[in-house]
Amino acid sequence: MAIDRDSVLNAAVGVLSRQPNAAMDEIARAAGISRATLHRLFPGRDALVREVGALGLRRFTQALDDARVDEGDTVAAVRRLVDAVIPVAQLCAFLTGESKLYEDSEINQAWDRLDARVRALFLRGQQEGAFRIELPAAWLSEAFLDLVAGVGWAVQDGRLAPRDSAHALAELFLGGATRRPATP
Amino acid sequence: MAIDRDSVLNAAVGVLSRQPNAAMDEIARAAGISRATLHRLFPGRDALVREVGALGLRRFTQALDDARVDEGDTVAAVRRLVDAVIPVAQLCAFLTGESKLYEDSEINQAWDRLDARVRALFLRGQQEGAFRIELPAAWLSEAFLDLVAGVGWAVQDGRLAPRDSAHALAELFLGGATRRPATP
DNA sequence: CCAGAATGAGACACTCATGTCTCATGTCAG
DNA sequence: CTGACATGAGACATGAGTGTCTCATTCTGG
Repeated sequence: MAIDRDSVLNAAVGVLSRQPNAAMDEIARAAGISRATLHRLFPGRDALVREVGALGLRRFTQALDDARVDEGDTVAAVRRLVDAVIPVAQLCAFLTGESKLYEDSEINQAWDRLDARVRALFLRGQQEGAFRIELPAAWLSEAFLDLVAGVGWAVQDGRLAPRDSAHALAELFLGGATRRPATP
Repeated sequence: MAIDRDSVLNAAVGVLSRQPNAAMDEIARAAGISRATLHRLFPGRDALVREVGALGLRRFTQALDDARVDEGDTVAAVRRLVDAVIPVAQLCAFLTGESKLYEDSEINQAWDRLDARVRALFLRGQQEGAFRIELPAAWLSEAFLDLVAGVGWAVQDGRLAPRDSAHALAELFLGGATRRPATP
């Protein structure tokens, strides 16, 4: 029986995104392994949580890279970002739900860097005149991240179909964040 | 020294909205009282958490009533709801952050009723042609609640000015949720 | 000022989660 | 089939958090 570390991590994400303080017992059960085996895979609960956190940050950062958010039209960049970030929405839900994670200064700094990039994207949108300048970029960043997390939860609970999620997120967010054409 | 139960509850909300599994020690410290006194006020941690949860649900439900969400134009109703719900944004953050709360069937049912009312509002908006029908009402409800929570966190962290919060929430959400005028 | 009530501090018993370890069982490759 | 390795089950020690309680101190109203 070869335990697939990745699917154990995935199961952990599924539990932790809903319950950040879930016990190792619960996580092991969700992964279909024993607690002893879980401890063999990760040197402790702290290490598991940190690893899930780091994975989320890495994946989200990768999504920003893949979406080439610094290139071209901002609205198109956000659409690309949404497409890139949807597969890691659940990880994002964990990142926004577990405040204890940020007691680790490395993780805290990585989060700040990520948030700064997201904020810079919206600031660029505002400077280009595509985004609404009266909405603070910090709010746009907060809102975007919370909506990504919301997608993670809604899809997990079956309240939102996976194939609808990118469109739902992009349209709701961009519809609100971008300037409307001036009414004649 | 008269302990003001309401401000103890408020302090608890402030801590629990960020860390749903915060210890009684932390909550007591944040409230400026001893743990013993906290236990004298609430018959246990469970009872405190349930009371905060019930308070949040009651307040949110009151906001729906105050905003008269079933009356008149849907967009105006959502604006009224935003104004009514902003003062309880932090409570909402707790409601969306603590999944263990819903193991209590009474609280779970109250949440479902609240969610159903929010969803019905958006469905009405869709039926009236004001809201976008391609965005599932369940998603709109999820997004709205998550954005309210996001306001709670952002204001608490000083990333969003309280006076900007209602406008920020209403414009972002409604901008995305409502139909744009057809382009000629 | 004084008595009663309220509060804080600290101790203690208990529960639960964690980490660690042992041993029996299961799995897999040669 | 067999040996090596992996895994599960269970036991145990430990620490953190909870609930409960006592006692000293503080507060408050008459």
